[in-house]
Amino acid sequence: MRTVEKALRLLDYYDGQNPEFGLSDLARLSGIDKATVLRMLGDMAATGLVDQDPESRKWRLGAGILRLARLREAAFPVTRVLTPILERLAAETGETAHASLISGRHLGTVGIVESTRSNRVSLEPGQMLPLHATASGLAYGAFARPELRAQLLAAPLPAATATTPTDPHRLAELLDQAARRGYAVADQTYEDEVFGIAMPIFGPDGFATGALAVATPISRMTDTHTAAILAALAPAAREATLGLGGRFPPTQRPAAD
Amino acid sequence: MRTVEKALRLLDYYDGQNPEFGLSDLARLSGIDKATVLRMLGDMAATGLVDQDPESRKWRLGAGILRLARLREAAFPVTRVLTPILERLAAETGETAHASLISGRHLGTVGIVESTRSNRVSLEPGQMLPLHATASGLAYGAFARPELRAQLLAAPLPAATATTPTDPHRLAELLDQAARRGYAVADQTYEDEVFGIAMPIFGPDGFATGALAVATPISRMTDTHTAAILAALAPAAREATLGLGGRFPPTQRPAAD
DNA sequence: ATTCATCGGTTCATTATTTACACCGACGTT
DNA sequence: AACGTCGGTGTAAATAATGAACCGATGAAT
Repeated sequence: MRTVEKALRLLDYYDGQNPEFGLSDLARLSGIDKATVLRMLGDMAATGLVDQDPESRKWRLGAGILRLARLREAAFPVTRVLTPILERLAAETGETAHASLISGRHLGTVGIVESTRSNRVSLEPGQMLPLHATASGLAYGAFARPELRAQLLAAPLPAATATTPTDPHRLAELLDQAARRGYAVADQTYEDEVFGIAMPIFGPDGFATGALAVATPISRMTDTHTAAILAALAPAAREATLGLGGRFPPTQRPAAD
Repeated sequence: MRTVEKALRLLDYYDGQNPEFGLSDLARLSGIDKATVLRMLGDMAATGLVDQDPESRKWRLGAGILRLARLREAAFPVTRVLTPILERLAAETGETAHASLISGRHLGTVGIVESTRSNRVSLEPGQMLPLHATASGLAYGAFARPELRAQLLAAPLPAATATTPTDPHRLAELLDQAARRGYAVADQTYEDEVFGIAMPIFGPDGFATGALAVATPISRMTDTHTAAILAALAPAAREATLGLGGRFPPTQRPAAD
């Protein structure tokens, strides 16, 4: 496989729970030889993408990322646009709202605003969301470039919970349903007790680039609550698309207001 | 040379002025074959580090960076700590203040607060600062891990302006001076008309991890102004070090307050 | 105390991946 | 119509990645 991609995939293991890894940890997780991992980490450290704690010798995300993030935000102010939208969405629904953008083969969470209720869904910052097992992923997949659908259905569909769709036919149904409705739901397909509702965020080409989602504890789900969430989600997703310079595909063009 | 590093160095060409590149641009800049660059970009796109505008086919920084930046900030809140310090420093000095952290072989700018005066130094967000030609670089180099000094003196020292130190002996003098004084100055060594004053930000190991700097138009430089800037810079740099969990080396321990 | 496992890291022969060159069609200028 | 440039592809040659064995250090278990 391509070395550069393998090296960068090492970064996928980092999340809010695991901000640093030892050399052997990463070798074990990735299945790559230690010597190779070490060289990859060395290369990434040389460009500031990771750095090594001189004491514990563990490898962390590096300062170079901040520089890149600043540039990305300057050229394309995603966070600045999404944050207020998420805050409003969380306030209106009383539930945790989050936004994610496509990042390789997964959706990368780029913004989270948690519900203020004590019983709420809590999400890891920076989590990678699988496309087949989350409402965000389905909403994205249903409106992504057509090639993606085939790739998605052909790829392995690991089960995260008992209700994760692992059968390609089932997944195809869910994608079709999301495409028809304009939104996707996920009933505990990724985390037990969590129900997700998501709508796509469209890019300038009229295909999805990410998703905006509301996650609620399963205990609170009722039809009226779902309806309320959708009522708040639709304008928020629309605003997110417009705020990021996206355009709606003809089939999904919302009513002008 | 190592492929991973070469691939990641492509990202160094991005800055505030150049938020996107065509395939051939990057091949030309890097001196790498187009085919190779394309594969590298493909690998980086697969992990979300870059993405390609589907229309113009140009390559931009990707959404995956935001995820990583969030994680980095969560584990190690650099920006949150530095921003208020920079704001205060800019207000007190009336000049542009910026902070940078080591990122591979350069300092990566991670925060800038510009002076409010109309005649001010204006900096590119995300700029990469060479160690030998900037006050920040000298301040960093004078207090970095000892190995760095030899590397720095051995590396090529490209001239950015007429007064850039290009002679290793001269650079060694400047580093010694900075080490003695605890701060570094740069009189138009990187940009004409710009005078920089910088102090190191120390990491947990007592070596520099970055620098805090004030940049002023040469026309405004006087001894009293320099003294005023230093008076504001010293506590700011101290605060930055402490705020990032750093520790001072014995020789640089500031007086307790 | 001694063993044992695991850690981070290095070395080196083998091999598989990267590389560069030529080439492609498409687009814009001259 | 000729030319230059663009993004991208195929291929043979060669370079760079690879992984097993090994090292010293550290820490836990016996």
